Amino acid sequence: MARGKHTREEIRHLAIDVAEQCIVEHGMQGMNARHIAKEMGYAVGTLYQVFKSMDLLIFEVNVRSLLALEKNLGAAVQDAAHCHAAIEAMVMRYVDYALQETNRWQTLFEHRLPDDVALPEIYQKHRAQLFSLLEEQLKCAYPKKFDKDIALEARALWAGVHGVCTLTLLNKLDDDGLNIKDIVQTLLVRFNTVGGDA
Amino acid sequence: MARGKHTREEIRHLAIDVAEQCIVEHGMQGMNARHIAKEMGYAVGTLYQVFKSMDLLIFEVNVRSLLALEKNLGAAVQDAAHCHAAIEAMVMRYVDYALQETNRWQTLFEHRLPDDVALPEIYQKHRAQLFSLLEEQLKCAYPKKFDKDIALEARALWAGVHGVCTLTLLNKLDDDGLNIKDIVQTLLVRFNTVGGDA
DNA sequence: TTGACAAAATGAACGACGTTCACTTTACCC
DNA sequence: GGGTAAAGTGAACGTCGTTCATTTTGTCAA
Repeated sequence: MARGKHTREEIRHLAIDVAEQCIVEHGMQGMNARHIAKEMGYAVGTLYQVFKSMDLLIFEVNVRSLLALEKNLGAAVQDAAHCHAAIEAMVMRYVDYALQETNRWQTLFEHRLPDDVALPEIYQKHRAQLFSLLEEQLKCAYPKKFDKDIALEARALWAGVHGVCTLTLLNKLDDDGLNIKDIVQTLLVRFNTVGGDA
Repeated sequence: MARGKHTREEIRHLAIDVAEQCIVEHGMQGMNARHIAKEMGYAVGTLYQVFKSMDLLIFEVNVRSLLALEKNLGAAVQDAAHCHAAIEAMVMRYVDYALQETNRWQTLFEHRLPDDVALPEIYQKHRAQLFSLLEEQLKCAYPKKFDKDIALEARALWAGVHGVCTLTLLNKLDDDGLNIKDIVQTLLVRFNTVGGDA
């Protein structure tokens, strides 16, 4: 070892911290290598000894966002009295996350790793966990359905909510005077998760 | 006037043609000013006399994509026997468009004009037209509903289908072994547009 | 204490990008 | 034929991600 106010791992965390702040404040294109390095108190070269590319740094921020989302939705399930309420709460928290942490959320879904970089398994694991969180509640809400149908329902509902968020943030829903929460409620009603069962 | 194998308008079209081809073949970041200019047989400067920025050129490609989508979905309605079939056909064509013209579709929804550039009204007009195409059929499918509810249903369904496409193309649906068409069908069933009415 | 070694850190330099603008070329008119 | 203005040019600028030869520094054996 030589030189070292910080260990390698500390520099890694420092970089992600600064990148996270840039993304939260100015969005994905509001961050760049030179700015992050300066803010860290290191030179660009050092940054590149810790992250092979800027894409991988953005990816690490996305992992944090995914974990935060997972924690958030998990808490919603804990607080809910029954599974219908849990589903509604999860959906609403997802919408709130997208609307309040816009830059974080957009980066999470708009950033793509280059084709030649494999998606780390931690990411896939937590994404799967997010789906099983919903599937668990749907299984309770639709007790008669097969697992495969539950998987389909979970993805249909989730994509629906996600689509509302995406298009709202892109201003592409053509929704003058329409409330995003009302649109999501409409979706929830269609999935019988507000009130009755299936 | 001076000089001129092509008029200004012809150069404009030429630029959009080349940009369109680049985007279709290699996606949004597969195009750049120098390449487009060379392909057109002009210098970059000429390109910039016709388009104030590359963003506005991409935007013009998006207008074409939107028009093509509108035409495509419009034809689906024409061919359908009744409104339920029309809705299903529109949805399926939307999915096919996203899956087959991936680069076009992703550019349409991922590209954003800078904040200081106003969204041309032609774009807003055709986007609204796309929604009314769906609303019209939903009005027939749900004859008892108020216009405001129809608007909500249209946006909920549309965002749902859009979300399925988005997440599928981003590989973020965690859908091993699940068919995208099945997910969309699940959504359609929930909206009572396959079979019964509401 | 010193000198040598390797890890750590550096930042100039590269190529690609969007964009600009002083300059050249050309068509048209008197 | 010469003057004029539009059309067209491409070198140059600033910024970006990325690289790597070079310098700095901590460690440890002599």
